[in-house]
Formats: sequence, C-alpha cells, structure tokens
Amino acid sequence: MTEEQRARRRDSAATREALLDAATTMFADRGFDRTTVRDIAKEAGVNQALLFRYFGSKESLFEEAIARGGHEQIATTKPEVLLETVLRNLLTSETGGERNHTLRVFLRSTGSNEAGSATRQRLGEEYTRALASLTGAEDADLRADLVLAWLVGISFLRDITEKDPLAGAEADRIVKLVLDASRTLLERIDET
Amino acid sequence: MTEEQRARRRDSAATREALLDAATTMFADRGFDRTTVRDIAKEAGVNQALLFRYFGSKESLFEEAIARGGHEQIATTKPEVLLETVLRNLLTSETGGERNHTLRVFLRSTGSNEAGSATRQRLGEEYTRALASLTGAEDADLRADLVLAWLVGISFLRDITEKDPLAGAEADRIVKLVLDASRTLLERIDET
DNA sequence: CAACGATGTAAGCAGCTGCTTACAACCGTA
DNA sequence: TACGGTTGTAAGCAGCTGCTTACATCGTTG
Repeated sequence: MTEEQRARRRDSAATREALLDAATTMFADRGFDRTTVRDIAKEAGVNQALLFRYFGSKESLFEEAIARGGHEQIATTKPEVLLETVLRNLLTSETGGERNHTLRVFLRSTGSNEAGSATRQRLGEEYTRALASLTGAEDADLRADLVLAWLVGISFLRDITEKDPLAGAEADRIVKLVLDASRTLLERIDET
Repeated sequence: MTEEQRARRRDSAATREALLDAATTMFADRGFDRTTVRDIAKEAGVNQALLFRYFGSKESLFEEAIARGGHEQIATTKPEVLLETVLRNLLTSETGGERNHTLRVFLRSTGSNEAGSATRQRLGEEYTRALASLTGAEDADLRADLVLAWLVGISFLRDITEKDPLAGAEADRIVKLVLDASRTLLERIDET
C-alpha cells in the first residue's frame, strides 16, 4: 500500500485509475448513495480533492465506473454463451480474480435516479440486443429483456438481500435450472 | 388536504397512519436513502418531530412500511395464482387504486444494508414457502427463489431503470411468457 | 374549573455530504 | 538555476441529514 503510494507519486494516470478501481468496488458493495467521496479517496490512497480534479463530480465518476467493464464482456462473448457466462460471473463470489462488478453496480445504484441513467440504459440495450439474437420470435427484444431481468433479480437476491437458499446454492445447479427455463423463451442457447 | 389536516387534529392514530402511508409510497418511489424524514412529514402534512415520537427512527418506520402489505397478500392469495397476482400487480402502473408497493420498497432499499433486513428476510421466506408449494421437486425452495428473483428483476427493470421494451410491454404478454417459462420450474400454476 | 397527560410545533444541534479554494511540492524545460 | 505547469495537500464552506429539546395547545377527567 505504502509502496503503491510511493510508486504512484506524480503519476496522474495511475491516480485516476486507482480512484476508478476503488469507486467500482465500493459502488458495487454499498451503492451510490452510501459511498462517499471520502471513502473512495481513502480506499484509493488518494487525496479526495483529486477525485474532483479528474472526474468533476461523484456522478461522473459513477458513470465512468458503470461504463467500464460492461462493454468488453458483451463484445468478447458469443451470444450463445453470454447468458451462462454472465450468470456464472455473478454467481461466483470469489472476491479475488477479475470478477465483473457491472451488474452489481447496476443494482446498487437503485436509489439514484439520475446518476448514470444514460449509461445504464445504453448498457442494457447492448445486453438486450445480444440476447435477442438468440431467438427468432417476433417479440425477441421483450423475451431478451425478461431473461436480463432474471439475471438482475438473481443478482439482487444473492448479493444484496443474501436470500437463502438461493444465496447458498451451488452455481452449477442454478445455471442448469435457469438455462433450462430460458430455453422456453430463447432457442439458441448452448447445451451445458 | 386541508380538511384532512383539520379532521386529523388531535388524532394520533390517523397521524401515524398518514406518516406510514406517505413513507410507503415515498420509499417505493425514491428509495430509503433518497427519502428524507422532512419529505415524509411534509407529504403526510404532519410535523416531522412526530415521526420520531411514533416510530422512533427512520429505520423503524421503514421496517414497518415494508412489513405492512406484504403479509396479507400472501395470506389471502392461493399459491396457484400467487405468481400471476404478484406479477400483474407489479406490472400495473395505475398509481390510483390499492396498488401493492411491497416489492418496489423491497427493491428501492438496495443501498441500506441494515435497514429492515430482518423484516425483508422474513417476507422473502414467506414468498418462497408459498411458491415452493407449487412443485414437488426436492429443491423446491431453490426453484421458488428463482421465480421470486424473476419477479424482482422484472420489477427492477420496469420500475427503476424503465427499460424498454420491457417497461412498455403489455401486462398480458409478459404474464404469458413468464408463466410459460415458470412451468419449467414449477408445476402447479393455473393456466391463464 | 383546574389539572394533567396526550398531541402538535418551532427551533436548533451535531455530524456528514459534495465540492472548492488556496497553497505546497514536484519535475521537465530553457 | 530559474521558471511554469502539473500533481498533491489541508482546510474549510454551505447545505442537508437524522434526531432532540423546550414549549404551546388541546381535550379529557377529577
């Protein structure tokens, strides 16, 4: 930590990224309202005034945090396995590793109506489009939204309300049940 | 409004209920953190100090708001039609009428980790038990949780992020799709 | 009618929030 | 070495938050 701070001295790019990293995990854990700019700065080991120098406002930082990470997953994952990939990602509780916090940040931002709504909307559209490509139904987008809603709900019950037995269930078991039922809505999903 | 205030003077029960009503709708609309005690008191047409006299704290008021409304729906609705009933309730956007805000309050309380967590947990268990009675599978509770998660997710995308096409879709269409897919998880659901 | 508890009100307090400002330390350049 | 922009820091401001306190008013009961 101290070394990092030493190494980071006089390095604006690293400082910016440290703030963005800290913000992403804290927003995912506590949500927008409950995360203070002082918390973020402290976690990043950075003076909080710099947060405003580099991002302008707490909301702008939030938008950037939401945007980062969501896009590349969609871009780099084939639609056929997107559902399972996202599902497994949000079911995996290992804090280490490169877990994707996007969905949790998404969820935790409930209270804040304005904050990042444009970014959130765009991100949602990308997921819908990807999932909609899996069905030939005329209401493909609606069906895709329903699947997306399911992911959101599962993440909510598991991560936020920590509801058992869902919170404690094995990932494989949940994946199987969800994928089976999703085939009623979407056709082209890879068999596990 | 003025008449109500006049009529309510020196009536502690009515004052309490006015606060509870205002709190329920405001928590549902803005969430716990974004709703201030001054807002609630103003909406109820009541001095804010009374809020603390009757409920002790903002959190206690929140818990009571969550608890009220959820129980009777479960108690008065047959499990076979519970899913459709809850679904139609949260899909109906008519603000007038006796809409049940429970699920939305549930959702909007994301940021607040402690607030009402015990109450929320108990309420969730009741829903799970009711839904689990619809299947003979050995992992009935898990399957029920997944259905509950779906409801939560749909409510989230529709009410909070207002995601289209889900937000704009007809209730009947959604009900049909969800019920059909849910039959993969649960057996005994009334045909529409 | 006097007294007393129940109900309502106005004002304020201490703490926290996002954000700003004024300034110090640093570092490449001339 | 002197300068000037970049990066980092400390302090503070104005506004809002949940909550409390001291007091006024009502309505019932003896």
